[in-house]
Parts: sequence; structure tokens; C-alpha cells
Amino acid sequence: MGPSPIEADPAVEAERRLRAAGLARTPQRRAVLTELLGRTDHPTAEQIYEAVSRRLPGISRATVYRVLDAFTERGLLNRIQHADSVGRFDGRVDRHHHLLCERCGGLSDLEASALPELPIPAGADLGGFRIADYRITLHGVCPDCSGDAHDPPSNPTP
Amino acid sequence: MGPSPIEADPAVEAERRLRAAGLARTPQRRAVLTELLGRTDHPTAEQIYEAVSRRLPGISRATVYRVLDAFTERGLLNRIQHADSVGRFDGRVDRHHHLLCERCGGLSDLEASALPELPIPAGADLGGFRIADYRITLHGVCPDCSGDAHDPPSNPTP
DNA sequence: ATACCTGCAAAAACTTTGCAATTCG
DNA sequence: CGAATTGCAAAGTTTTTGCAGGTAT
Repeated sequence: MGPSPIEADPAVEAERRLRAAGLARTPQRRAVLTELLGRTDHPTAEQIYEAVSRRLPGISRATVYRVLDAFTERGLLNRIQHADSVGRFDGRVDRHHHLLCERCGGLSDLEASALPELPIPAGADLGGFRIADYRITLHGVCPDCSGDAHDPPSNPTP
Repeated sequence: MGPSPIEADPAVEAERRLRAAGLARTPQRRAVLTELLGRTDHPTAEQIYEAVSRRLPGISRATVYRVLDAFTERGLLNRIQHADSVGRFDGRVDRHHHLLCERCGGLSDLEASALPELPIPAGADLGGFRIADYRITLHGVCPDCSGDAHDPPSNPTP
């Protein structure tokens, strides 16, 4: 089937990114990157470890951390932050924005096309700071939390 | 002459915020909030602890963590994230933006007035998500890193 | 072949918690 | 006074590191 409009098969895309970055293509790296590209939430290192462990029993947490770190440095993925103080990862490296729920702390993606473009030319200079790109985070209340008075749902998507 | 009604003396502003939030005003809380409001960087809990310890020897790390947590919940300050995975705090709660250096990971403030307003009415609705505010992060290269010859795809020296 | 990776286990870094004493309102 | 806050110390999380052996290019 032709599922995703943009990113093809996560495994194929993972391979492509590893190759493009000139990084060693080991089973562990393939598995970690494929896992991340196959989901749209923003998993923690631990969640990635758990998921990858099912396909690659014996992979170690240390490897997951090291690999995520290497990928982040090379720009294969992004490290982001939810309401808590745990590192989270996002396989999307294209321009897109985020919706942050002030009630439950959940963070979800928002296509760049949903917002008007900022009139900031790439390469613009702001006080000596050369601008390459930008990201916007919209703060508000998500649909799940809209109904409830105060109690956050016990099943958010952080 | 309108005396900039925004942040005056950090201690005064701290007092005002504590009172407005209806939080107990203890020496520890005054010290932590005053310290944070008196600096423009985004210190970690540990850095705040160190600084406050000089004025209030004996304050415990646990108190600093608890107090920062309480303040964040009540909106007296914001929790943010640098390149690393350590919780950081920002005394500014008004709309302002950030400049993120892709080389060194440094994050600095940018006045909201430096960017055009996004035409997003507060209260707008985006797929069931009620929007209250937004923040923009500009990615690029800071002045300090501009000189370095690290990985200059195109570094014309202006 | 050899430089880079991985697993393991221990350590470090960061944050939270239980409780008794103290302080704020 | 009664309720909330603090310190201390211990426990819980999350992330990093040193090595020996294994693997990719």
C-alpha cells in the first residue's frame, strides 16, 4: 500500500539517513532509528529502548542513549522537551511546529502549513545571530483537557 | 515618563508575584525567586541552589526543587530546556522568543517586539485545540560561533 | 585489518520523598 | 493554633562511562 505521503517506509528512511550521515549501519542503529521514525509521538530513551528490545533482545540501554546522542549531533533527529524533565526524541527534522497543552503537558505536532510563514528570510541577521530556521510552539488546551474542569486525563500523550 | 512598569527590582517583583499567587512568603521562596528574576540566563536548579546558598546558607537542595516546582505550577516562572537534558528555569513569563545556536547549544532571549506578530488570535481554535499564546525559537548561529571554522557551509566574513 | 560499536555493570548526575521540627498566616 | 514549609538523609530516576570483546567498512 502507499501509506505515508512524505516519509516512506521507516526502515528505508532510516537507512537513507544513516547512509547520508556517513554513520556506521549496525543492527542497533537501524532498529533505534526505524523505531523512532515509525512513531509520531515523542518517546523517551527508555520507551525507545523498550520498543527496540522486542525486536532486538539484548540491546543495552547504554547503546540506545549513545546512539540517540550520535543521531542528534548529526541532525538525524531532534531532541525536544515535554513538561517533565526527561529527554525526548523526534524523528522529524523538517520545519514543523508544536502544540503544548498547559493542562496535561502533552505535546503534539502541527504541520508547518497550518500556520502562516514568518517573514524571516533564512540567512537573516539578528544582532549578529545568523538565522537558519524557526519553530513555533502554540500554548493552549488540547481537546482531551477541554471538557474536564481541572483534573488532567490520566491518559495524556506526553 | 512612564517608568517601565515591567520588572523593577527583582526582590520587589518576587514579592509581588508571591503575593499575587497567594503563596506562602518564606525567606527561601523570596530568595529563590529573587535570584531567578535577577538574572537573564536560564539557570539549572543546581545553579540557583548555589547562588541562593550564599545569601541563605543552609537552604537545602530539596527546598529549591520543591519551590521551583511550586512556582512553575502557579505560573510564576517557566521551565525550559537547553541542548542538554537538565531542567532550566526562566523568570520571564511574558511572551518572548528564543535564539538557539546550533553550534554551541546556547539559548538566549529575544524580545517579542523583534519579530512580527503571528496573526493568531488568542482563543483561536485549531482542530479542537484552544490556543492561548505562542513562542518562537529561531535556530541559527550565534555571533560567538560565527567566527569559528568548524563546519562553515558558507561563511562570508562580513 | 582496524577503527568504531556494543554490552555490562558501576558510577554519576539529577530529582523526588518521608518525617520531624519549624515557620507562616 | 492549624496548616504549610523546610532540612536532612535516603531512595528513585535518568544518563554517562570504563572496558573487553565484537562488528562494520
